[in-house]
Amino acid sequence: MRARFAPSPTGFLHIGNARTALFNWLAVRNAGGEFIVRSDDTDTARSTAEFAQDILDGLRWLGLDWDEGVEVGGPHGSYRQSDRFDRYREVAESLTAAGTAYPCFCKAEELDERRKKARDEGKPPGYDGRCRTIDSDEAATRVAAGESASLRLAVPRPGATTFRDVVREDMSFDNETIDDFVILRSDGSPTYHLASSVDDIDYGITHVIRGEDLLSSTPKHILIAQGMGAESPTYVHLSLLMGPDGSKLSKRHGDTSLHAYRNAGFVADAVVNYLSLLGWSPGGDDDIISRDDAVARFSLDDVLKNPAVFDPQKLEWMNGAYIRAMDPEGFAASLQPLVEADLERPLEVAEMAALTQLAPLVQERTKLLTEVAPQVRFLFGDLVYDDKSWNKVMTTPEARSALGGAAAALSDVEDWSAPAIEEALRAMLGSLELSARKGLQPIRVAVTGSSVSPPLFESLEGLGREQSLERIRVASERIG
RNA sequence: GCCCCCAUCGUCCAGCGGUCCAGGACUCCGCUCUUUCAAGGCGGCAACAGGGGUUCGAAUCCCCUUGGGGGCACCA
Repeated sequence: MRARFAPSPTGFLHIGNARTALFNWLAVRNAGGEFIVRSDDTDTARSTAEFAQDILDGLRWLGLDWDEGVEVGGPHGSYRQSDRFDRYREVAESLTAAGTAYPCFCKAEELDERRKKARDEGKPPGYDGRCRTIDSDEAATRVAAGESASLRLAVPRPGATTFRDVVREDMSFDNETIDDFVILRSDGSPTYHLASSVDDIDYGITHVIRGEDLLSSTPKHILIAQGMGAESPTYVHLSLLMGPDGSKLSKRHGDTSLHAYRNAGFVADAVVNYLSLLGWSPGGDDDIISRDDAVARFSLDDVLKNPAVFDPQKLEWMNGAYIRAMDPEGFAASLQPLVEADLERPLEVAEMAALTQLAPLVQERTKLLTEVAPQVRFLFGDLVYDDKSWNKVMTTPEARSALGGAAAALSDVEDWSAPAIEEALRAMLGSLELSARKGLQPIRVAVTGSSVSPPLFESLEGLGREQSLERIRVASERIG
């Protein structure tokens, strides 16, 4: 099996395209074949190096490694279509020589006009085929004279183009519904249809796994392959990803670029897992499935036909599950840069130790990596009180005595550790006859600034005795 | 307008003619655990789009309707 992911670098890697890449990768890895990444950059005007880089970065981040293609090379040259225009021209010319394609002298503006008119009249907007009837010798003469012409494929009529799609089964398109499409523009550049079809054949692609939006273009690709006397690959058209409103997932549903999710604090494994569940199911009751399991169980035969709505909430839940499953050291390590970015300074050794100590407790309550920094900020920066928390907790009659009791109790703790701190504070609660809630919440707000924080005793331990007492003192004064 | 695709809880999936008054997950709502918030445990709400067939028997097969989606460029 040889499958390919062939994005056009005319935009950032879209989450939907990432899923297409993933399904290609899963199918190939399951079959033990080769995964190829190609750059379909025939649209030189819209393609940029930045987009190309974003796409490759995204694939690498997801861990979708490729065996051949852009940046890794392989036996087929550059894997960038912009480097292969000569090859496409060669094919286009041979198709023309064989009478399978013909020159079209219509101007773009005329075409636009005619298309608009046809639409208004309720007719099919495709090319009407008028240059097809021009005598081939005459056409050749005009081309030789330098008249500007594109090349169109002469779609056989009457007739039908049929193929068997792995997920859609038998497909048949009446050739009358396929217009004579352009394969080579008048500037000599190839269109997507030509370049993609030629490459799939030249590279020995066995399975074209792509979005359903290309389903109705497939007959065109098959016709080109036929013109080349080659066998077409097997086609697998994946249903599209939908937004919450049921239309194709796009910018209007928010930022759908993969890197947006990465920046938002999602982890790659969770994204891979979640995406794999859109249009496929590993079977069984558990939605959390390891990458290896997914590879082992994946089959194109099990891919669903119906479109799937992308649900960010479930992705978030899954991300939390993956974060909780990380090993604590790895979690702490991935936190460091985020916390440092938040503080806008590097962490000192002692601070890193405090972070590492608290990390496992933060880990349990984190859905997105990016929400960690605010949770642990109290350990490092200047304390900022959350007004709502303060008003809710510090205005109770018990707050003052709880803080006073805590100051005394914590001063006497010999071994500054969470268990010893807990013991001392519980004794304080007992002697003051305060409930845990009434007695501990003021301490939490005093020390972390918020009524919501990581577990209190560990937080105190991480902060250190001196800082803790100082904050309790400041809070007591602030109560007045 | 024409061509094509799709149709099980709000969402993602299981179901591939009887074991389904339909199962799991997310969300939501209770309860529980608890120093807060989470996480966890327990429980709950919630679906076979409609109509015809086929069959002893249909969520499962066929047809129609309806609804949704995609495509119809010298973009990809």
